[in-house]
Amino acid sequence: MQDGTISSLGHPQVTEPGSRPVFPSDCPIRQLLDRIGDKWSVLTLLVLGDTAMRFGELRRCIGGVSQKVLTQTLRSLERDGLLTRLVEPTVPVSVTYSLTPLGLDLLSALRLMMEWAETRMTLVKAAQNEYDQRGAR
Amino acid sequence: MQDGTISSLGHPQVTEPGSRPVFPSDCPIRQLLDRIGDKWSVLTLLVLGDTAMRFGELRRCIGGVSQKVLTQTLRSLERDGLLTRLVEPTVPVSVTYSLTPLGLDLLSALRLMMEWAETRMTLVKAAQNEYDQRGAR
DNA sequence: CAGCATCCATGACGATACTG
DNA sequence: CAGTATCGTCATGGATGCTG
Repeated sequence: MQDGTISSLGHPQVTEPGSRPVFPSDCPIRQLLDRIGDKWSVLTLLVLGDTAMRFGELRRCIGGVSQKVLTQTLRSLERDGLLTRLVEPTVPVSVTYSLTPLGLDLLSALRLMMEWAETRMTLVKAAQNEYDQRGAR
Repeated sequence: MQDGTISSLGHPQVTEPGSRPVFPSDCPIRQLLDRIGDKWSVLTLLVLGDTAMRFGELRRCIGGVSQKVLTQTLRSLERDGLLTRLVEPTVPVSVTYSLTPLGLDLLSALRLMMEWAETRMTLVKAAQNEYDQRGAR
């Protein structure tokens, strides 16, 4: 059981001799995935990591998200302590969203994943094409 | 447009003066999230990152996944070139899954996220409790 | 053992209309 | 502008039974 293994991350796993790491449904990783593993959360964090933004602007930055779902996503992230919602009582009202330190912290952990996507998704696509061709013949 | 911003990652964004970064539905990050943003993909990569494993064993390591869905998940990841499926024609048949170099590479990018979950999910839970109490009163 | 086929429930998501 | 409310759809995933 050396560094680099999952075990070194300190999960509440079964580690009896001969057994395998187990990820119960209430382990931290699954909790995180359950929360930000939806369609828009990561994207929202990503956009707000660049700059604080108002609702309408935010929506225009994320292609295809409906107004209802964006509201839901923002509420969840606010509840998680990842972003703050600032209401300015102008007329009409203006609402600005920005990441908390915790949100920025998560985002920095996600950056590596995004860079991977930038540089490696072409390889994934190539693999998919090859796989599909194998199935066709 | 400085380092550390989203823009520095090189997205196919609109960058006209005064405009904001835009994440169209076909940008690499959204493609990646569409692929591994499901309920079990990341978890599967995680388990296989530790050690190659057979189907039944794999299933026991991921609490709550059904046989059908695990099969689907594995097929997708194989199609993406992230893992390999090795069939040994014994009786009964034995199938071993292991990560490809590309899969290991992605996993290393995801490790930071997992460590974040390990150390920060308690903070998220605390934020949720506080949020819920505010709504209750 | 490692699937495939089928049926079914759920909820995430989208479209639309309306409001302070 | 930034929502809330309502309805409908569809994909995801769970349960079960069968098979090489």
